Amino acid sequence: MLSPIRTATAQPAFGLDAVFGGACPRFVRDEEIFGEGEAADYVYQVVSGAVRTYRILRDGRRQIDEFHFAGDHFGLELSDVHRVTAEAMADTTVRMIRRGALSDLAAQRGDAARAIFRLTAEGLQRSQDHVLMLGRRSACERVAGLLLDIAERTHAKAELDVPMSRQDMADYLGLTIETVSRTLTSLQDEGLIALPTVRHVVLQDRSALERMTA
Amino acid sequence: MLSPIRTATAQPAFGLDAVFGGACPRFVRDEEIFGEGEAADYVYQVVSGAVRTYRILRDGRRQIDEFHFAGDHFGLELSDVHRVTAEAMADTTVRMIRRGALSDLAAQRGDAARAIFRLTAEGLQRSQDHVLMLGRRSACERVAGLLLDIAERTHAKAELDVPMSRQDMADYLGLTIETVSRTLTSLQDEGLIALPTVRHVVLQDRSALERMTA
DNA sequence: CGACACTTTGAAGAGGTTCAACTGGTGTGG
DNA sequence: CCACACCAGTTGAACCTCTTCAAAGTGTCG
Repeated sequence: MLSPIRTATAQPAFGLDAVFGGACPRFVRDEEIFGEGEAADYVYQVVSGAVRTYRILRDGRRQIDEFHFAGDHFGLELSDVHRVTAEAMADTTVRMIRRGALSDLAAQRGDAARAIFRLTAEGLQRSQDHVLMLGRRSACERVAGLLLDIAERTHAKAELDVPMSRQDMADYLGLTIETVSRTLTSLQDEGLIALPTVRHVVLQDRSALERMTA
Repeated sequence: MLSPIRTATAQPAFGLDAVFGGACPRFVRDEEIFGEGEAADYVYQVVSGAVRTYRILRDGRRQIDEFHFAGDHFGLELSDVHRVTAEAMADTTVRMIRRGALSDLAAQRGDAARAIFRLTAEGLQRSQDHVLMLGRRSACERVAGLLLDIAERTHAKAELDVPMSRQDMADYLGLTIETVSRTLTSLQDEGLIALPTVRHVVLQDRSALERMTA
C-alpha cells in the first residue's frame, strides 16, 4: 500500500534496512560527510543526529537542499558525483552502503529496486514541496511550515528541538537570518509559539500554524 | 556511463521507450491531462508539444512545478494519486503506459527498474535546481536561467520558441507577470536578448546569460 | 569571568509586488 | 479588407516585504 509522503518518509524503506553496513561512522557537529563534486560511492542513512545537504553559488550564496533526520536517506545520486555537500548539523552517526552493492541488489531483487524508487520519489516529493514553499509563500508561512515539518519528522509533539542554526533555517527557506529571527519573534508575540531557548520551540497554537501553511 | 542532468534529460530513458502504448492522445492548448488528486493510473511521455505541471494554494497562488518538452516524462508518482495537475501548454500529443504495467516490468527486468530510477532521479535533480533558483536567485537570474533551460531542452540554438505565457513563466519562477515582463525588456535593453515577437526570444549574448546563472 | 559566536533588534534601502492604465497583436464580423 | 473587440503583454507609480548594514544582547565554553 502506498502511503502519503510524511508517513512514507518516516517509515524505513522496505528491503533496504538490512543491507546497510554494520559500522556507524560518527561525525561531529559541522563536519563534512561528503562534498559537492566528490565521487558518490556511498548512500547514507541517518542513524542519529541530523544532516544538511546544500549547494553554494559562486558568490557565496548558499541554498540548503534538505534536512535529514534519523531514518532518512541521503547521498543517492543519478550521477556518479555528488551534486551537494552533506554536513552533520549535530553530532551524528550514519550507516553507509556502497552504491555498487545497491545497484547489484536492485538488479537482482524487485523489492530492492522498488525501495530505491521509493527513496528517490520521496526525495522528489519533498523537493517539490520545497519549491512550492520558496516560490509562493511568505516569510511567515515558510517559517511556520519548517517548524511543523521538523516537528513531524522528529516525532515531536508540542516541544521541538531545533537542530539547526538560524543561518541554516534561512538558507533552507531562501531568507536572511534576520528575517528568520524577526519572524520567529513575531510568531512568539502572536502567541503561536514560544521560544524558551534559541534551539527549543514550543508549538502553542498548532492549528493556527497549520492554517498558514495549507 | 552516467551523464550530467541536461544530457540525461534529453536522451530517452533506456528500456522504457518500447513499452509505451502506440496510441498518442492529443490535447489542445490549456487542456487538462490529469488533475491533482486524481488516480495516478498512467505515466506519460510528451511526444510533441509541451506540458506544465502545477499545484495551487487555497488562495489561488499557483506554483508551476515543471515544464515538460518532447521526450520528457511526467505523471510518475510514488502515491497512487497525482500530486499535481498537468495541462498542455500548446497542442500536445503524449504517450501513456499503465502504471501497473510499469511496476510489473520493473519487477521483472532490472534495466526497466533502472530506467524508472533514472527518470525519478532526473526529476529530483531538476527540482533541486528549481529550489536553488527560487531560494537564492534574483528575478533577472531566474529569467535568464529559464530561457537557457528552454533553449537546451528544446534543442534550440540562438532562437527560441517560448511555448508558455508570461503567467506560466512567472508561476514557475516564483515572480509576478509584471516582473517577468520588465525583466525581459531590461534584458533586451541591455542587448542580451531580442524579442521579435512575444513568444520568440533570440539569445544575443548567451555567455553573458550563462554568467548570470552560474 | 571574559571572549567569541550566534541571535536579536533597529533603521534605512532595494527589489519585487500591486494596482491601474496603456499598447499591441489576433481573430472575427461587417 | 478594414474596424472593432478582446486578451496578453507592457509600462508606470506607489507601496510593501524582505534585505542590508549596524549595533546591542545572549549564551556558551574555555
